[in-house]
Amino acid sequence: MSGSDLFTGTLDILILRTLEGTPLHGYAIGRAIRNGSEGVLSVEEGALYPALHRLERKGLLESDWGRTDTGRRAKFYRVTAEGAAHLEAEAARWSEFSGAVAAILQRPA
Amino acid sequence: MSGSDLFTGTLDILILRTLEGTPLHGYAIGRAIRNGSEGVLSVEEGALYPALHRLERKGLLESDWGRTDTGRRAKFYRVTAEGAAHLEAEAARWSEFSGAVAAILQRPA
DNA sequence: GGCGTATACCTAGATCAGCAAGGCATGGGC
DNA sequence: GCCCATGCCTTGCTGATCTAGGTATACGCC
Repeated sequence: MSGSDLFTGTLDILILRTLEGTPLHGYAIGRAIRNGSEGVLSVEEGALYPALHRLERKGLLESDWGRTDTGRRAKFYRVTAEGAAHLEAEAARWSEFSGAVAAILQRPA
Repeated sequence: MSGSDLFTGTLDILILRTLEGTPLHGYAIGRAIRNGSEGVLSVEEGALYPALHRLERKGLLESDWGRTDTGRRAKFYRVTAEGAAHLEAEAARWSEFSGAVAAILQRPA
């Protein structure tokens, strides 16, 4: 895993969270994650698009082709009910997990 | 990734942190991580031993065969100087990363 | 008109971490 | 004597991510 990589497994919840309440197209999702993390998290397209297809295949996302503000063709994704439930569960799991990691990393030597 | 899995990429730093200042053998490392996280993080042996070998191959760990308190044969690992430096860098990266994820997950909808 | 850049989508191939599921050996408790 | 916990290991698999490409279109600029 080189310098700026994501830690595996978080991309799905980042996507779902980003889309919650705000349908966006793929390219915009990548931008939103990058901006929302002040550049710390950068999602490669080669990870993003497969992830979107995976989430749609699992029924956690739905999509429709549409037009952006600037008139471009783009596929807009939105979170399904199942996706929202999944996000809630996974976010809780992430929270528990990252807390446990922090506990070990910060434990007094 | 099923229910209790680790998020990929954290195992190395958990191991290094656990060994910092306290040489341990593999089996005990697994126990220490499980206990130190109050059972949240459980390291499968099929992940742990390959990780130890990987870290040793990279020069981040060194090992010697010895005896446990109970007289069993066991391989004791300790962190090299390079390993300590690696841990410091990766722990900082983890901290930055998990903070960024938290920022997105907790952002008001 | 033509050109470059940002936008917007996609895929194939390779890598690599972790899991599942085994196996082997030994020491201690009953 | 027997089982369980300890302690080490490996093989095969899955699956997420990166690398590194490819395609097409809108817009600004000259």
